[in-house]
Amino acid sequence: MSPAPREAVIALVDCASFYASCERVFDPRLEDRPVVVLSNNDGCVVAMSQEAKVLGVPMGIPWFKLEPVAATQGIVARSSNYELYGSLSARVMEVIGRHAAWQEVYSIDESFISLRGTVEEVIQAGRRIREDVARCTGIPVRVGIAPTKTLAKVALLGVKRSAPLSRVGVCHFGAYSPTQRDTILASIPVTDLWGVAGRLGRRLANLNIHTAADLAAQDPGQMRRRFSVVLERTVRELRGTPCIPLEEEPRQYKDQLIYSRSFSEPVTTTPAMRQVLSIYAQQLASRLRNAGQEARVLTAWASTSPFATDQEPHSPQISAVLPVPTAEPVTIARGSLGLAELIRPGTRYVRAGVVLTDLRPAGQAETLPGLGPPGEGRNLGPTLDAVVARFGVGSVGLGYGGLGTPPSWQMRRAMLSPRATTHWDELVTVRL
DNA sequence: TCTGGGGTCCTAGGACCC
DNA sequence: TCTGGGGTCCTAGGACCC
Repeated sequence: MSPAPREAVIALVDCASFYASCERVFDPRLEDRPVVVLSNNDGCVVAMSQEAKVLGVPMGIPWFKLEPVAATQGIVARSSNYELYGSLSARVMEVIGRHAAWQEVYSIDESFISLRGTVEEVIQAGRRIREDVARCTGIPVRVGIAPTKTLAKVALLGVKRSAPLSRVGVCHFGAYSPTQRDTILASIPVTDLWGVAGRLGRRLANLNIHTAADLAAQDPGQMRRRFSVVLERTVRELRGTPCIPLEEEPRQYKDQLIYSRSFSEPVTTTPAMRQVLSIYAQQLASRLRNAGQEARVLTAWASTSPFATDQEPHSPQISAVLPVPTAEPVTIARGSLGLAELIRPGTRYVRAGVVLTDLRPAGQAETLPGLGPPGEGRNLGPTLDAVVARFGVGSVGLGYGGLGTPPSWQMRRAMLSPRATTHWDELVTVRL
């Protein structure tokens, strides 16, 4: 008998109920309890623990609807604490990376790695990763393994949906016979696949393609002609041919940068909108500078609530090409402020955003003397950032953003946990 | 009263070039 | 009446991801 092949495979490691798990790391009282994590402004549920899923809490339900029943069901809510989640994510990813030669950090709670070995060896490697991450960070992870990214996602679905697999926490697609694999694919709705959502799902249903097995049976070229190259790749990946490479190097530069927020209470006046835009623009300029990039095109928008029935929807938007590519906060704020003149005073706006596109690495082009933006060369951005770092957000601001008291529309986060891993004064106290 | 935020990729179509 | 062909670049919008 020939030895079992030691094939290269892709493993997808994902954190179980990541935000809820983060909340538990520093608050063991939340163990075994239904935990939900809310969006900004404590708006709606964006993540929940297994216990909350079992209770049937719908994803996306507004907190004001869930709150009345939460107490009676023992549901604990937390405001989202992205600083904590980001910090724990970095630790989790670092530990996962110790176990593989190649790693792609795909999102805040998912990472692709490549492994090599027999089916048994790779499953053992998956188990070691789980134990290691749990021991080092307190975060539970699961591992789906297959020859392609799309099938690794499918294997992960197995861990999530099958009770025996979820106890092990690791699923290797290659551990199944061809007949068993077909059965698995036939049990998965197409819209559960990576890259297939509602719109595509409806169009596929019209062609009588309902399950992953149905899709895998299609001719790849025809799927490309009728839909797109994206769906063609999905078909090929379902058949075991890798089409989506592991991206080892994190991308150095982004294509666009967005700062958008809902308000805790509606903004109805031009002066208030000017203040919003000044503050958002300053935040965005700071991010852009930290990324080492400059922007040439700016877009600002505001919008009314899609749920409001008593007023006309209104979503004004402006776009501007900046005189020269810049990360200079005064220029970006000035470019955004034009939007404030487009709002209808009295109309209730619930959110706004500023978007920078056509980004490029900073310092690529020399500007002729006198042609640069007004603040250029005066180090305004770094100075503002330094003051904010030392005295906190809101301690200093540009023009309309420079206010002593926080504006009434500012984000609400009533159930915020401590930022235990990034702020000395928010360290967790342990009593023995 | 109260419903998130930040990204990427692909395609079609228009502008423009020779 | 009849008005080329082939190519690139750019942008807006759709669709998807977590």
